[in-house]
Amino acid sequence: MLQVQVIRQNREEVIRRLRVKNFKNLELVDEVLSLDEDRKRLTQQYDEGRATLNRLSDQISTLFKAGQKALGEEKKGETTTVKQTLGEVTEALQVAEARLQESLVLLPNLPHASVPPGNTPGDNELVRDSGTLPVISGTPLPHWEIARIYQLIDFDLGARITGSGFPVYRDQGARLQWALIRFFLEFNRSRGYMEYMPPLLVNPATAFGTGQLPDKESQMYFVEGDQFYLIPTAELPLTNIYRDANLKAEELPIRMTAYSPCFRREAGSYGKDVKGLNRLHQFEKVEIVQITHPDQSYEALEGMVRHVEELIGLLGLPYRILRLCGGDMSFASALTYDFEVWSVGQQKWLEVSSVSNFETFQSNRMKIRFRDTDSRPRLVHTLNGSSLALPRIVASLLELNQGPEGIRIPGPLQPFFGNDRISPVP
RNA sequence: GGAGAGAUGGCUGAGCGGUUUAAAGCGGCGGUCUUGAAAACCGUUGAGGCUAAUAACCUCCGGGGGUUCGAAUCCCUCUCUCUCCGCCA
Repeated sequence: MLQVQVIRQNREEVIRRLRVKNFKNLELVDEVLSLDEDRKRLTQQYDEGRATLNRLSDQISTLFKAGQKALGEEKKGETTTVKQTLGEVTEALQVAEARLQESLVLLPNLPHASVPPGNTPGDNELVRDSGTLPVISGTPLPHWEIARIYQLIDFDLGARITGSGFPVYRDQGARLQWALIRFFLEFNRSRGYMEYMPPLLVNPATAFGTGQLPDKESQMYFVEGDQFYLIPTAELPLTNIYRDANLKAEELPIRMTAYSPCFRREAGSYGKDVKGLNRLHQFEKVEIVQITHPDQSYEALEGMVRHVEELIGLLGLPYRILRLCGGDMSFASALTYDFEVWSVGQQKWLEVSSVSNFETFQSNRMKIRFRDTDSRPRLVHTLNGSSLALPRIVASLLELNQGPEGIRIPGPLQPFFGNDRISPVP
């Protein structure tokens, strides 16, 4: 959520930036400013009414204590009109505040100055890649074939138990999941991230805090009876750990990591996009979150990009890093880097991580503040990234490392998997 | 699921219709003293709105609503915590 004060002071700049993000409803900016004027005007009227009423109450109190009952009763009469006006003003003020809020939450975050313009994935900017793409002798199989032959993942069984997009991992396939999860967590921990195991269902306030509500409501599974959302990412519970917090500057930065299953309805997806592990309704992911001083968030973002890059490098996967264009960025983000790994079996890039700086967009909603020396509390910056999402890593890994002797497991992962290869089923 | 008790400032905790503009203690910050520190003493110390303002005014005692001239205090409701019963990995 943008801060009204920022919009008021930088109206032109705000509109210019929203254009970069391909935001169409630009009239909303002036609407917000006008609604804020209403709010200020009504607030002033409300304050004056309250002040009058407070004075009268004091006078009545004094009169009754002095035993002047008749005069006291007379004063009471005077409050009637004040109260009536105050009641009307209060109602109007509440409406004005609600309207302002409703409009304000519809404005996406402003993109950072380095965000390239554009509207499609083709407009994303290549930051760097791992070099020449590997060539596999023979015809490399796609991961769903490998998963079938080695009996690692059963998509049909999952479809019968739940529905499409809910695969069942079996034996070496299941163990590979846990090996990757533990490997990712240990790597994150070694770089100062505190490990958490958070709730997988969250309430609306939490989903609002990180920006999924109201923007992404239809993408989340909802538990009707208890009004809970199944988390689409551990970002929600992790970042909300610090909701309403008043931090000290020396407590920053805060680094957190957690593994969680992620649940996404993915309404509107179809065709080869959802083949195999490419797009699932339930998948495993390890997330990293940082809460930083506003002056240090971009440094932190670059650090997170290097962190994820190193992790993918340890798995030996071909990758590239993209800076997302304005139109391809998420609602809440100010700057996002996407990581893609190469699928040699499908001959295409697969997104495995998205690393973003949200600046104060989330912290303004969650009221995460910190106090610098002798200043008033200020909003922190929040960042997060995948480190990493499993399915497409598994897809790339299986396809790249297939061979006659089985699937080779990258060295750094072997201690977690307990073997140097996935063996053929006897 | 049933019955009861509770939720107050960074923490502990008093207040249970009107000098509460929220006591007191702890913690934090500043000062006196000291070579320095500790102790002691003195002062200061929540958030938000409006604002040029660290001025005035207004709001906030878990959330929401109500009664009253006036609510932390009374009533309703929701959420959460604790105790007991039931159920249960």
